[in-house]
Amino acid sequence: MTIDDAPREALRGGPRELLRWVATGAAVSRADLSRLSGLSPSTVSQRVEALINQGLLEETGAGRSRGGRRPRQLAVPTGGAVVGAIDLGAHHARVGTLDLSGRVVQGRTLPVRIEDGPEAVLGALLAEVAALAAAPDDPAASSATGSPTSGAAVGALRGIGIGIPGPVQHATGRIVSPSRMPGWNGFDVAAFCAGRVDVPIIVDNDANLMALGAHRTAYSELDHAVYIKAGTGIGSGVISSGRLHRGAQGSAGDISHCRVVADPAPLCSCGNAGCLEAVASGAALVTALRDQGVPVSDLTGVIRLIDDGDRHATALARQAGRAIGEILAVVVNFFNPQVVAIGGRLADCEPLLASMRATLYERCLPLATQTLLIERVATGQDVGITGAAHLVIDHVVAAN
Amino acid sequence: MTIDDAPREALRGGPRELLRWVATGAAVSRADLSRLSGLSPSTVSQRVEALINQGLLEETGAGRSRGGRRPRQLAVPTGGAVVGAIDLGAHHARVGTLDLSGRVVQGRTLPVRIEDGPEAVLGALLAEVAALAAAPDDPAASSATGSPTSGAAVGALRGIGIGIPGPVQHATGRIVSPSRMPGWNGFDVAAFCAGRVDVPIIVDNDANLMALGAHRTAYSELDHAVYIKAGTGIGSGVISSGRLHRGAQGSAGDISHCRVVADPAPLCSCGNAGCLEAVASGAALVTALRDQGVPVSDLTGVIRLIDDGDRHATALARQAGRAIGEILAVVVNFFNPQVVAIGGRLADCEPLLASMRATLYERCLPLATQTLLIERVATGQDVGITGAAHLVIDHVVAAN
DNA sequence: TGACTTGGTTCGCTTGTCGAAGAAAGTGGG
DNA sequence: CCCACTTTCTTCGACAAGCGAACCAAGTCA
Repeated sequence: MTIDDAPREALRGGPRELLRWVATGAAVSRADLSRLSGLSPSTVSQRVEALINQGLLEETGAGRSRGGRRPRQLAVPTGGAVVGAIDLGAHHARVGTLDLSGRVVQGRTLPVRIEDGPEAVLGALLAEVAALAAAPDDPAASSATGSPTSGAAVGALRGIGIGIPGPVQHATGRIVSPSRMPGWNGFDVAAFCAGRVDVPIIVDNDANLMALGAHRTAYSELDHAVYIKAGTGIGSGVISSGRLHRGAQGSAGDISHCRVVADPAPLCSCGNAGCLEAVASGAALVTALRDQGVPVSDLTGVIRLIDDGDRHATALARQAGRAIGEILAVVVNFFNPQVVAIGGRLADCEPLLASMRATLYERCLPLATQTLLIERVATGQDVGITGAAHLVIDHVVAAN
Repeated sequence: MTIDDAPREALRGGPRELLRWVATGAAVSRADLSRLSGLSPSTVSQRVEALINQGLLEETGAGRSRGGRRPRQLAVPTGGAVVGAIDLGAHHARVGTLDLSGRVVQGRTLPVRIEDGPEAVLGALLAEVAALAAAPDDPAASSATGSPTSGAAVGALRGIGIGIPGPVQHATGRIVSPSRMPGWNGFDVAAFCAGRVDVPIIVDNDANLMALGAHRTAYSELDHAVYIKAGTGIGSGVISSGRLHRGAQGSAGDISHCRVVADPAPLCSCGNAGCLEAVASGAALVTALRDQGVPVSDLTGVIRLIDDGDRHATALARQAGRAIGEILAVVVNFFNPQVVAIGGRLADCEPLLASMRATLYERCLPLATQTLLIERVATGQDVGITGAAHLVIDHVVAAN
């Protein structure tokens, strides 16, 4: 089953919002929800009852009194329904199951070889999701981060969200001219997956999903946000008025082939020279270091060199930061977001981040940077699957 | 009176939308409105009745039958209520009155000297708006363009919208560090006007208003649009999901100080070098030509030279077009709009437009430009006041 | 023990929308 | 001329969402 309509706007006090408030601990009782949502107590009661009947919420006894009747505490059932999520990267994939409030239940990182082609890669990952959903007590499924309830029973799988490191037509679930995914061009991910599992499948660009994940977990009160994923490739996701902005063709946020000044301008895999991706991506750093005779095999090696203070690697990281900052300056001036959130493996690289920040402050309107947050995303490796899950939940949990 | 809340989203089939359909001729009867809006006939009847009672709509007899009962034709009353609009430019201001459907009733272009300061300039323009609203039959008020009903009686003034060629905090109506408006920094336009006339005042950046005007008149069915104003200065306005995107500080769209490659990089009025405005704005073209020893006094002279095929002027125009295209390429990749609409006096400059288009097609993702419209705005000099009026109408006409 | 506070439900009202039915006002064929 | 059919528009009842008022429940605190 494929879903082709755009997700509805999260309505004020809609079931998803109530669920999220309970899940995040912002609300523990109906009264809390009423205060938070602005809805009348009667309406909240009604909705909570519906959610309980759907099994999406449960009562867990009475809480502490605050001078009156004790609240009947609400919680998202552990062991309830889950959604699956896959965040595909160039060399690794993060797969997991999340409960309907968007909390990670189980998470696992798997090595992938993207060049094996879509059938092999997606087939294995789908199987892994199915295994996670079916094997509630697998202790190996628990990862170091974000597995608060990994030992609990796992309920029915309600849908799977998939993030792809390349351009995706979200509406159809098809991949369009990806630059570093040989054999994937034109592949219909949604259709392929729909033929293997009988739950709704949602496919989107990985940076979009990460933007959504970061927004929902860290910046939900902000209207406009830009998320930068700096890893093997460079991508970005855009939140406008609290909603994911995909643009006309679904390619919004794809800044990887914007031209930046670089001397000499390195050739990009797209055939042009001087693309941001060819200057500032993890893959570009590896290539550049090798060209200088430094023996590195992958991005991990580059990051280690930078951490060790290697001057060639650090200089390259600074150059990359400036290049990203240059493009981002235009984006910030144009879009005027409240926050620029940075994730991906290069986000932990201090010289890069510092150069990027400096360039941004230097090249943006003072008005635009005056209250702008420029932050590393805290959620770490689960941002992507969190966003994917939220997208699925938005489709699966009734809008009203 | 000042308005500080953001305009509500135009609801499906809301009164404003119905009004607009009637005004544009898209609908002439209740049945048309029902078909267009998707609302049931009963609901449409109800709303139309309310609009008629408010004096915003009137019945104008029966239309032609199409094989059944003849429709009762609807129209926006001529001589009904109007809103005032001021589109302030560097050397001229366009002022006018528009009916509640957004059609220009009266329009007039006045010379202004921005350096006379806000009190003098705005005082004179407000007086002009008041005069237009009070003097229904002034034949001189009729302009060459867009004055379909200039001879009709003018009704009550319901509000005034003002576009400012610099950064404006829309919420407060205050001007923030404008680059070419000496004496205007920090001026509270809304408060000043509220003290002079007793109608709602709405203030916004001129490019924002032009974007809104262009979107409502030409691209209302498109979700995402970018409007470029290329005149004495360079500005842009952003439409995201059909609504004006102002960003966190209200400075969204301000691309004038993005850096572009230029050799030598000219100094900008902001103190930096190589700003888009210092390379590609009308003011920059005048300066550059003078530096080459060509005697031009203003932008009109430059445009005449370009039209006459002067090679220095044409070369500069091409360079300006490339510079704009460079920045716009990042914007298009990032935002992925359906249309890039170009207005302002330089929009009629073919070499500039051609270079801009070429750069855009060269530097953007194929996916992003594949169906992208890159067009001159047809509405001409009334785009700005049209947008201003729409903003006012959105506040004045009840949301539901 | 009783006044007060907080939490939550029940019930009736308002509002907005829709669908069905039907009235109004035409066209056009026999 | 009559009657079937179309189009336009209104009326009326049904229905759903949400709210406020009243009320019940269950505490705290003096």
